[in-house]
Amino acid sequence: MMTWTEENYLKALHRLSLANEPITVKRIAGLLDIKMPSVNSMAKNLAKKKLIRYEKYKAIELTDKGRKQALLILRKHRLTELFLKNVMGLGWEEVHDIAEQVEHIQSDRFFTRIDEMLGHPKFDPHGEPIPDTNGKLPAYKAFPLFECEEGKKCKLSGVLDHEVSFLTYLNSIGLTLGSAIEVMAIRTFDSSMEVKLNGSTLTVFSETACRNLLVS
Amino acid sequence: MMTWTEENYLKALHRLSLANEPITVKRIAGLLDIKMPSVNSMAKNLAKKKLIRYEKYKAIELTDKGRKQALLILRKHRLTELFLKNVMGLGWEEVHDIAEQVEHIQSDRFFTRIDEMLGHPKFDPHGEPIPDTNGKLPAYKAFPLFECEEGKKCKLSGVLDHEVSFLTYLNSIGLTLGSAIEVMAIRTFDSSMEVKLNGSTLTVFSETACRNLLVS
DNA sequence: GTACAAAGTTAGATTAATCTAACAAATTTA
DNA sequence: TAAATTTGTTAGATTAATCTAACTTTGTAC
Repeated sequence: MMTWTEENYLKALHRLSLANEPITVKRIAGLLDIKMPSVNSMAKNLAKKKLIRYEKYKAIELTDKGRKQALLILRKHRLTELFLKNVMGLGWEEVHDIAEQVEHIQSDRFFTRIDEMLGHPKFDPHGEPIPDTNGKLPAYKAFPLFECEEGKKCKLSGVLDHEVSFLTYLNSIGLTLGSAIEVMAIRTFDSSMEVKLNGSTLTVFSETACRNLLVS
Repeated sequence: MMTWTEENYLKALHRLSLANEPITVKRIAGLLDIKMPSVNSMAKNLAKKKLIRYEKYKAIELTDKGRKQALLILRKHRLTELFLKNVMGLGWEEVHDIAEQVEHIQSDRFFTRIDEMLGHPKFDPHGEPIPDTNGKLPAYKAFPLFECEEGKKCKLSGVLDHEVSFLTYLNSIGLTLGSAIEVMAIRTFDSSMEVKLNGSTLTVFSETACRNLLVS
C-alpha cells in the first residue's frame, strides 16, 4: 500500500520527467514546496520500493513500476477534475485543489463509476491525455514547442506547467488549446523563440515557456 | 485545522454519546480498533482544543464545540453516501467505506454542490438524519419496527445496523427506504414478526431484525 | 587548477499517531 | 474489606514525514 505522500511524490516525479531534463532533488523540492533533505529521505524510501532508481548525486529516474503507479494516480486526478467540472458543475479554477484530495481515495468502484459517467474520456479539458486503467497513455504525439524547428507551424495541444500565473499569461495573449503557433525565429544564445500566434500576434517565448507548451 | 484522525475520533465520540452510556476509553478504543493508550493521548489533545471534557478516570464528554464539529463531519458523511447512491448509482452496501474517506475532503464548495445536487436532503440512504450546516439535526420521529403493534402499516425510514450482511439481506428481499411494511402477526414467545412487504411478499423478521429497522 | 557557489547529503530534532510494558485506580467478587 | 479483575494511565519506543544545521560533492569562473 502506498501513502498519500508517496503518491504525491510519484506524481511530481512523473511531471518532471516530461520536461526532458534530469530530475534533481532541487526540482522536486521546489515543485512540492519542501526542503531538499525531505526529498532525500523519500528518495531512499521510493528506491527501496523499486519505484525509482536513485544513486547519490545522480539524477533520479522512475522505474516502469513507478511510472505506472504515477500514471494511475494521474488518471484518477484527471478523471476527478473532469467529473467535478462536467458532472458537478464546478469551475475549472476550483477543481484542481479538490482533485488533489479526491485522487487519493481508495476505491476502484468509485473511479470506475466516474469513468463510466464521463463516457471513458481520453483527454481532459487542458487537452492532456488520461492514462487508461493499465497506466498507458492514449496515442498522442504532442511534443514541447522547444523541439520545434524554425519556420514550422503547429497547434497548441497541451500545457505542462499548471501554475496559475502561467495559465493566466497564456489567456492574456489569447493562447488556447488548438491555437496556431508559427516559429518565426529561434534565438540560439538563450533558446527563446519568436513566434506568431493565430496568424497575427507576434511575441517571444522564453526557453522555459517553450518547454512547457505542448504542440503537435 | 483538524487532522483526519481527530475528525474520526470526534465522529466516534458522537456515535458513542448517542448510546446514553458513559463514553469510556475502552469503548472508544474498541470502536476505532486501536489500543487504550492511543485513546488516552488523543483525549488529552482533544481536551486541550476544548473539543471534549476529560478528567483522569472519568467518563469523556463532548463539549458543544466538539459536538458541532462531529455533526458537521457526520453531515459530510451522510451527504456523501446519498450522493454516491443517488447520483453515482453505487449500491447501498458499498457507499459507507468510500464516504469514510470523502468526508474528510476540505472544500466547502464540494459539499455545497453535493447538497444542492441532492436538493438539500434531510435524511441519508440509511434513513438517518443529516445535520444542517450549523450542526443541527432535523426533527426526526422514526422508531424501531419492534415497537410496532399488530395490524399496523408503516414505512421503512432507516436502518440501525449497517452490517453488510444485513443490508444485503434487505436488498435481497426487495426492502428499501420507503418500502411499506405491514405487521400481520407478532409471535410473542420470541418477539418475531410476520410481515407483508410492499403489499405482497410475506416473511418473518427476528426480534433482532425488528430492533434494527426504523419505521414511521 | 584552485576557489567559490550551488546542489546534495547526513545527522539529529520534531510532530502526529500509534504501540508495548509496567504501573495505578476503580470496580467487582468472594 | 481484602483480593482479584477490569479499566485507565504513564513512560518510552516506533514510524512517516518533515525540518535545521553542518558537512560533502559537483560544477563553474576566474
